[in-house]
Order: sequence, then structure tokens, then C-alpha cells
Amino acid sequence: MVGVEPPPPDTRVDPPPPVDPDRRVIAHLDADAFYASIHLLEDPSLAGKPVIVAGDSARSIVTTANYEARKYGIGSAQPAARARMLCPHGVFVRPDFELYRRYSRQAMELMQAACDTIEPLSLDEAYLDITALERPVRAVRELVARIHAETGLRYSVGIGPNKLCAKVLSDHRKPNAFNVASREQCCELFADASPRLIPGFGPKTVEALEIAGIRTIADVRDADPEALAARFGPRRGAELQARARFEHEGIVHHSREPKSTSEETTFEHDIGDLEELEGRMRELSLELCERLQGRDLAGRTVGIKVRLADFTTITRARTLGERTNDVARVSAIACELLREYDPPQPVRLIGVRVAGFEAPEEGGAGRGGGGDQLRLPFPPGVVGAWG
DNA sequence: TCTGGGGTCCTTATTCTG
DNA sequence: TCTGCAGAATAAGGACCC
Repeated sequence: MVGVEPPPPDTRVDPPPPVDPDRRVIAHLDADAFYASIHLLEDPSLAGKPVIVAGDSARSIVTTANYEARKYGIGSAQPAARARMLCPHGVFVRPDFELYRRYSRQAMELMQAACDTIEPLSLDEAYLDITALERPVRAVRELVARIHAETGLRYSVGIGPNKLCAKVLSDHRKPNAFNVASREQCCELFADASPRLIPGFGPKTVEALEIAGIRTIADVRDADPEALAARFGPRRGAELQARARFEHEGIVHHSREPKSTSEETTFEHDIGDLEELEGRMRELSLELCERLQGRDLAGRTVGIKVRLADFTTITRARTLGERTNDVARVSAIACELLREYDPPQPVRLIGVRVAGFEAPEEGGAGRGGGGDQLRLPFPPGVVGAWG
């Protein structure tokens, strides 16, 4: 692990505004150990104890852990069974997303009140375009103080000239960080750090870079563009290098249209029987279609995902002539795709997905009877029995 | 260290269509 | 009717994110 120390002297004190006033100023707010903090707020007796949020099935993983638990080597995406071994006296709590959504909504409303242009990324983080605010750095300081006072949540903050700088800065010296820097300062501050620090550099990319002797962000920046293009393709090579220079053009979007929705499950024990798998597929299809109908969404592509015992994962999809969220239709296609694939090994996970929500292009009235697709043909519960 | 669930985006190959 | 071509649409897989 490459350190980024020492930071420049101004990363924790109010520095001068990072950029020219006619350029953008973007803040990234990221809650510290969001889920675990909420459980602490709800149950103050947990204070000072290692709190680990994880499901309780044999194959669950750790969703998040507070900083006390992290001292025992516990981190996100780790198998819960291993976390129990590392920290047997830890307090294990099941995730409660309804509770998280309540806190998130409250915090986002405060952000929205302080700044018009906010883009929530997930329950616990958001970008704010604070360019138009008077004294933007001070305004964000006041905002996080207000969020803390009203919800109890603490946020780490990064402020920079684009989303990429803001994001990396908010993650620097967490928790309770408040970092402001220009693009040039980011280049300097993180020059010796691993590229893994930058969103878009995942484990595979970093591994491939290391094989080529490229280990730091500065190495990526200074690498031969043609060598990067040869290894990652011209577009991706250029994109990686731009990111290593902390260049990013993305704007803060008010909201995003969903592109797909899926429902998947990992079994406690691998399942080899095709009929049993089809039954589970129908249950998932029902849950998925209920969600789609609740959100008034329907899509043209129905797909399945199957993960075998050896962890190889396959997907299959079929695109229809019209959109659907009809449980009988989705379920029938999902089962058909599953039968056609005919898993060659016991299966550990299955999933079903509907994508392609955008309305087909063709006049305003829509094509023949498309609107009828948005109905549930018969009450839930019938589904489990058909077939 | 035997690896969840819900997403997005990108790349490549194949098929369809005019 | 056949062939060749280009571009669009689709399918599958992979990487990545929280």
C-alpha cells in the first residue's frame, strides 16, 4: 500500500479557493461508515464497540463495519464468517435499508436546501456543484455541520474543480475529512499513491499496470500513451491517463434515469435440479415485476444470470418487440433461457433482469397495445404454482 | 479470503436490415 | 435473385462502483 503522506499543509485548514471563479467548483460528500453509524445513532449502547453490518446466512458478506471493527482487519465485501473469526466479540447487525433510506433522505434534503445542483450517487454520497455559491468552501463547512447537528451523521468532504478531484479528496484521511485542492495540487498530492485510489482503476486494471511496471499515479501519467493504448485499447488507455492527471469533464446531473433492474439470489447450498431452479426463477421474476410495476417501469430486454458452483458466471438475454413488466411473460422467458442454457454444474446464484426501459421510437400513441403490458395478469401467489 | 446484491458502462462478436 | 457492404441492434462478458 502506497501512502500519500505527507499532505500539503493546507488540506485540513481553509485554503484559498482552488480555482478561478469562472471555473467549476464541485464538492463530494461521503458519509463516514454510513450504515454502521446509523445503527450507533439508533442504539447508543453500541458506542465504542466494533459494529459489523452483515447478513446472517452462511454466504453473506460484510456490508460495512465501523472504525473500531476495521482495527481487527474487517472490511466491506469480506465473508461474514471470516469477520466472525477475526472479531468474535463484535456486534453483528443485519442491514436495514428502510432505516438507511430515511437518514439518507433527510441528509439529501439538507444538501438540496443548500445547493440546487446535487447528484446523489448512492444512499451515503452525493456530488454538489457549488460553483454558483458565494464562499462555497465555507458554505459546505456549514452544510456538513448542519447535517451532523440534525441527523447525527458525519460526512467527509472533498472540494475540487471536477468530480474526480472531489471524490478522491473526500476519501483522503477519512473519517471526518475536509480537503480542498486544485487539479494540480491533486496531481502533486497523490503522485506516489497507487492508481487504485482513483475511481475507474479496479483490481484488474491495477494488476495489469503493475505487470507493466506502472505502480503509481505519476507512473500512469508519464506512461507512453501508445503502450497504454496497446494494453487497454485506445479509448480506455487515454481515459486512464486523463484520470491520472485528474482531468474529468463530467457534470453534476440532477437525477439519472434507471437503465435496468434486477433481482438475484445466492443459495445457501448449490442447486442442481432444474425444476427447483425454475421455481426460484419464478419467485425472483415475481419480486422483480412487482418492483417494476411499483416504479412504473417496463423494459424490452429480459435477461438471466447464472453463477455455477465454480463461480463462472454466464448471462443470457432476449429482446422483445415491446416493453413488459408482466410477471407471466418475464418469468416464462427467464425459465426458457435457463432451460436453453441447461447449467452443466450445480448453481450457486440465479438472477433475472429487465432492461431497455426507454419507450420505442414510433409516434406519440405508442405501438399496438403497448400500454397493456403494464398490468399484472393475475394476483401474486398464483405465479409460484404455474408451469 | 471461497467470494452479496444492485447497478452502470465498455468492448467485442454476431445478426439483422436496407 | 444474389452479393457485398455498412451501420444498427443485439448478445455476452468483463470491469467497476457502492
